[in-house]
Amino acid sequence: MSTRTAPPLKEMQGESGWAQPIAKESLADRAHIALRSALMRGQLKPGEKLLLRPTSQRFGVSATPMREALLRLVSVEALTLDGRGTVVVPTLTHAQLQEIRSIRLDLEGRAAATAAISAAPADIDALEAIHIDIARCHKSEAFHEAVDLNTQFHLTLCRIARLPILLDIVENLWVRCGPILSHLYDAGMPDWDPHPHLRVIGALRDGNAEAAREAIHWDIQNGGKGLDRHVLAET
Amino acid sequence: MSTRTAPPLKEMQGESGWAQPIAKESLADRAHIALRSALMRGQLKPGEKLLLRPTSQRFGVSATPMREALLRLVSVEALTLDGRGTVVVPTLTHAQLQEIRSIRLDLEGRAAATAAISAAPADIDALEAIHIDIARCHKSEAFHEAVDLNTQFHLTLCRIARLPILLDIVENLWVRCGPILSHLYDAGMPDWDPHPHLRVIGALRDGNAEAAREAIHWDIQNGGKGLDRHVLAET
DNA sequence: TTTGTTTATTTGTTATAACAAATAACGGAA
DNA sequence: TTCCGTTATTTGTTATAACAAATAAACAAA
Repeated sequence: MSTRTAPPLKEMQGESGWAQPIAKESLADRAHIALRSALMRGQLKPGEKLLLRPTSQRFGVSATPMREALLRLVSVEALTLDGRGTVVVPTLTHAQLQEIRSIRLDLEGRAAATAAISAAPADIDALEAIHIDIARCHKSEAFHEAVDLNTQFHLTLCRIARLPILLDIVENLWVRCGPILSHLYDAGMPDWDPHPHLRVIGALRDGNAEAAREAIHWDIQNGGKGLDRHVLAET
Repeated sequence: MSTRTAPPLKEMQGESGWAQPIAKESLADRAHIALRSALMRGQLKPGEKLLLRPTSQRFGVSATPMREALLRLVSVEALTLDGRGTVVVPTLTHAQLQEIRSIRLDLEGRAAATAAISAAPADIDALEAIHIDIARCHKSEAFHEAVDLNTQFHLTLCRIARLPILLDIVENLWVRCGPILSHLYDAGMPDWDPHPHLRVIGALRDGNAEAAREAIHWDIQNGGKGLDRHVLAET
């Protein structure tokens, strides 16, 4: 599978640092990563079926590792099974989307507050770099890339907070939203001025936890409003 | 797998209600459920290895469905893989335990607040029934059962809130804590008077969202302190 | 006793085949 | 044409076997 615990190796033999533990990827790993990334980047559309044998052929592997990869995504609800057992890209209901946003409010809020306290300047610079990229893509109307970078902004914020379990949960929430995230840009992205991301970055620089939490709250609540219309329209 | 979407069936053919969609459990399903429940009830000890072929024999199934069940737990981090790929019951570090508690603070807090607004009287009664059971087990020193019921109390609270995604996340967090939850009672459970659960129930009856949130916060923060000592001692 | 080497066993990984159930394709009767 | 029954195909599920790598066991040498 993907995350294998590094072998103990007893204190890394003296001067640690070199000698990374060899991580051999299984075929199931590669398929899983490829699928997950495709999902997060909105390359799979809701309702799309992923039949076992056809998809395993597209990946050039046999059924066993492909099934494992698919089922792994199913077990975190990033994919679903229909009545037959066929893997299908899920369609988010309005209630689900709203619940996900609520949870993100809590968890990304905590991440922002934590990051404000512990973030190194380099971390904040990296975050700012992502936002600058977003602004650039926005200006050049590369909306697809802008949406992708926006995801990265939020996940990077969680990474900076060094809360790995929280990061994992939030990542999965973003994966689940991936298939409908494209509606963000075909619904026309508003360009805030000043952009809420800048308030997040500012709060991080100030070390102001509560301001950071409020800023990311504002971003989450307003940034996703374009999705509501679209999801509501489908039901 | 476990959660298969019910077939559409077009409005359930007139007078709906009867005719539940047939849910056929696969072997992997059964193994998954059995393993997960064993995990949550603390029947597997941290560090314990779950070798593929031996465990599949214990379950009386072949390697394929057993592997699927194990890997499903791995993908939600309820189990881990060592460097070789062997499934092993994870050992929680102090940092992990603390992070899980933080997340539970956020999510169970939201669940409590939501439940306070929307809970039906019958829901609250069911919650109270669980707590009465806890008190009974506590009095008769059936600590193992008390710990199990305490888990049910928290999960039932989330269920009452009708936030299925949140419930799913919180459930997984409890599964991850399962293997060390037994330390709660062998460390000697304190008996609060009045028990924080009663404050939760009271707040629900009052429809007081913030009071409910604070009450469950207090319970989470103080209820798990017995674990800290134990987990810290191991590292 | 300890160390190093070789062999045997166990382990995860993957591919494949057999099975059952569901869908699709087809063909004949109204 | 439309409908219904039959056949063929496709689908998920499970078991099994072959492979490679890692561990354990056995044994020889120091």
